[in-house]
Amino acid sequence: MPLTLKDIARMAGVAESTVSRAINNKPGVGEETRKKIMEIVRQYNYQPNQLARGLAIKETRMLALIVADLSPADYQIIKSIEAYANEQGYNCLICNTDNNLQKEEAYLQLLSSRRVDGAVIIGGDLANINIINTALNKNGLMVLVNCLAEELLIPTVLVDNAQGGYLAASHLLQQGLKKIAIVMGSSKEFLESEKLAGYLQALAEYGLEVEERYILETDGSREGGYEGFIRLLEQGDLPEAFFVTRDILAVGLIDAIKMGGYLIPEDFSIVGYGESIISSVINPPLTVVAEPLEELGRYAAKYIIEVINGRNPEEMIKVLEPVLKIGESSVSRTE
Amino acid sequence: MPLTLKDIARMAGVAESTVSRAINNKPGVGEETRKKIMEIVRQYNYQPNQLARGLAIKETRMLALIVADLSPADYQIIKSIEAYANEQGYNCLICNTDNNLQKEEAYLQLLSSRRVDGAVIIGGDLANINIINTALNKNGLMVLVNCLAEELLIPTVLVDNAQGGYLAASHLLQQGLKKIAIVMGSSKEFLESEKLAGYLQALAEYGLEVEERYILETDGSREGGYEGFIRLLEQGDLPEAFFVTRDILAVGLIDAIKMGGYLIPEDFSIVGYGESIISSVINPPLTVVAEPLEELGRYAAKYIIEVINGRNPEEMIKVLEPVLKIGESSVSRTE
DNA sequence: GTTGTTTTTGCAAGCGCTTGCGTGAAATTT
DNA sequence: AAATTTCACGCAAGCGCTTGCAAAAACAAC
Repeated sequence: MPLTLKDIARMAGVAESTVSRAINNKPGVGEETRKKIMEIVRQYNYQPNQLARGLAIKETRMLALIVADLSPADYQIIKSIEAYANEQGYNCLICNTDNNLQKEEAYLQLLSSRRVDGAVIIGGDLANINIINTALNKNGLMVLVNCLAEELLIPTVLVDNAQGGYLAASHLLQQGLKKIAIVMGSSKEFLESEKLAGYLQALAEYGLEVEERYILETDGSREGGYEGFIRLLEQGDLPEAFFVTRDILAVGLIDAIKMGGYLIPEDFSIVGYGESIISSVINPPLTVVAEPLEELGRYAAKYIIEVINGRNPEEMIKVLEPVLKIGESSVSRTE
Repeated sequence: MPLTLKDIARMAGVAESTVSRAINNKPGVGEETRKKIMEIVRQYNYQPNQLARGLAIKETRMLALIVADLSPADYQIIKSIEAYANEQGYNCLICNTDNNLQKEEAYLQLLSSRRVDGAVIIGGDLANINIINTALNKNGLMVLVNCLAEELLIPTVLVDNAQGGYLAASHLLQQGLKKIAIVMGSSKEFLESEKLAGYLQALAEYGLEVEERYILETDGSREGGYEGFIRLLEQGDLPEAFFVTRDILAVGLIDAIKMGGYLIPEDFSIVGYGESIISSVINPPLTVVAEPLEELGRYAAKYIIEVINGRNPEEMIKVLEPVLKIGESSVSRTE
């Protein structure tokens, strides 16, 4: 049973209110008494009960981090959010929804039941948009990371994936490659469709026709990548380069390419997405579109805290630019 | 401003205490009234304020997950803890200490200041053992995962890394290989020294002398792995096989091996540690000692909740056995 | 109808903190 | 020296919930 304010007050021979004011650096406490109180606080390592405090001042300094599936990329973001939030005196509840709408709904109720000050929603398919909407009205503040709630005015921070797709495709096009395939997950996912859009735009700028058969939608898995290549192989119409929207897809794709006896980048140039450990470990190390994950997290944390502190959430949208990191999978064969 | 118990009470025309009892399924409420109350609760989607509740009953149903550096392996464990904890009605605060003792200490104070019910300490170098010790006395309950507090009676769940090292080495020895090197991180780290011990034991059982030069301590990085091989190469005394204690080390090692023009497993067999995505993506896919991370997390969550519920924490030590997963990096060349 | 027992319900204190208001003393003004 | 302002401090209510206790209601037994 830890010490309470009352205990400290008794020891210092003052009223609870005085101790409270002293601890929270509020005016109305004499220099003398303040020192005496703080001395006792230090001596006994008194820790105010945050529950009681939260109840009284209606603020918990807790954030909910709601994430769809806790992928390796997500945990980078989380790490960064946690770091920034911690600096600002916030703690983070981690909430993995498992892509399960019910869990998500349940977790959003933390906002009201635990009186969490705000929530950061990371990724996810946004079928949940209505959930979020109702939660928003009833429960409070949130910001979105790497997902988009079209009609809603919610602070959002995301990576310009269209730009990412554009960068990837342009890079390949600049090397004189013309037949560029895209290997992607489901185009129904927001992130994926954006990348596709960027890819298409780049092709358009180079005056190239869109070849439907070079747009390979897959299930996003390693096998998906593998089969994507096989599909092309069977059609007997191979491209010169690939833009792969996920590292894991790239693994499968490269498996298939090697299986076919082809070389990278001699036979196929490849640009991947996401500066993951995987991309760097693959042979050859991938040229990738790198997302500023750490920055993403920092902005998310910054935004939610600003909103909590009363900033108007409208028009808080931050779009971060990805950058191309050249690896060894896309060296032009003309060099 | 959400609804309060008082609001519900007024609406139902009963006292607050009755509503409270109804909601918490406590006896002493008539069937009639209970129904009426629950109906109103549902209708308005009333969420009890957990702060107030926690304050009153001295229980927050929150766990602190204290992790040294949020590595990919850790996040698997965290995911699993979170899932189990959530089932049991607990939420998890994520606390990344960045291997910083001060942050760790600060986070352990969450136990008292936020009245977190318990903490799970994941990994870390255990220089913190005294911190933990004092925190333990003052602040409360915790369990350790994948680290060991020698003298303390703290519930602990860990992987039998000695067994892991033993499995790895034995596997190689069984294939008739005799010159087996170990590439590891610092032997000062608990996890690493255990693996080494297992490796040594296996060698001993096969009646082999320990070759000091085959014990390669590195900084645990990719470069470390690379340089490990180079070191041997310069000595001009190459082993037949490698046991590598970390996936990232294996990446570097394999880089070096390939650079040297050698083949795996034809020239060198390799056994790695940890069934990570990296090990599976490497070429060739590694034979690894796989740790039951999901189980690790589940036990950790189970233990901490049991302790919270009053189980005697003494003698709660769970050692989980790793298993060998055969990949393509260790096929005997005699086959 | 009275008494006794059990169940349902309300009252009020308490969890540990914050904060508006009031009081008396010290400091400032005239 | 009196009147005024300032400041330090304590009192007590309140945040939203739980729970022991007592009152009221319901039921059973005689």
